[in-house]
Amino acid sequence: MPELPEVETICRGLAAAMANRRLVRVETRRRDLRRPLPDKFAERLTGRAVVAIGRRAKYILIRLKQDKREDGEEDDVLLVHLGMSGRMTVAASEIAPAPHAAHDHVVFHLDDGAVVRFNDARRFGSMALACAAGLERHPLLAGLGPEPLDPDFDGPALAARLRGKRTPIKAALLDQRVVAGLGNIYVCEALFRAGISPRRMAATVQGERARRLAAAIGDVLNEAIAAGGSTLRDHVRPNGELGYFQHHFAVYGREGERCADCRCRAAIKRIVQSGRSTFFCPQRQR
DNA sequence: ATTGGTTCCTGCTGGC
DNA sequence: TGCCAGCAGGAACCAA
Repeated sequence: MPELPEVETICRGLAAAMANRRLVRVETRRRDLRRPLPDKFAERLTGRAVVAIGRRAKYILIRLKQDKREDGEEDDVLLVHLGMSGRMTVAASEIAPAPHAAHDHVVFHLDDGAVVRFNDARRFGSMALACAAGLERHPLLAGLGPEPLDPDFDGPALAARLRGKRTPIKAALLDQRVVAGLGNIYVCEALFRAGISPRRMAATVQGERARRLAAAIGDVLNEAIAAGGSTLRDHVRPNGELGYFQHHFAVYGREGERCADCRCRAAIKRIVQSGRSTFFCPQRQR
């Protein structure tokens, strides 16, 4: 479900609830997520304080206060990936806590009584524990491409990542090793804004085209974050509010509608690329 | 080494 | 109204 803007929105909501709070209890109601939860998962988290919430690509990074254990290891970052249907929700302290819903797989109880739930119907999500030192070298993060909202992500940086790629630009942008954090929706939207056909060979997106595409990616992501992400079916912010960027899609899910470009008005087309729907305007995108 | 296809899982929708 | 095929925001894994 969630792409970079949804994950970023969720991180901000979690930060408000979890930063500087302690985990007093961790329930693992189902361990068989995409990958099984690590051994002694709850034990390793219980009693520890949350220092900060961050994000890398589509991973939520929950930083925990240093806690040296007997064997010398310091597991101090909890990595959460939401897969397709994962949610993180926060319920403030209540006299009678709400009963757990179906698919609440991991439940964190904070020292102020708040309850943070990881809910994931499809169980494509996962959690892992990592050391803060050398976090970027963790196997789950090591191969990731640049963050598209970093100031140094620009046309030349994108062009360099695409050089020599003999795959359609759509597929290249979905590859987290090329750019981190994009998914099916925002790739479609960014390509539309940049006027680039999803079928164009990635290696030919250089120079001015790469500059336009890098700018389009940054713009669409920033606008989506400002709107709280896109709610199609699953995405909910930790506080229960919905995102509303879906109302601003130019092409995603709009097969057959007229192109938003007033000079164009061609019909939006849907094709399948590497097994996934691509929406685009065949007139405007070349 | 790349690249494309398949698979994991559940829930919802649209067509019959 | 009811049933079921097909599809969904991801990415690891496999084979060529």
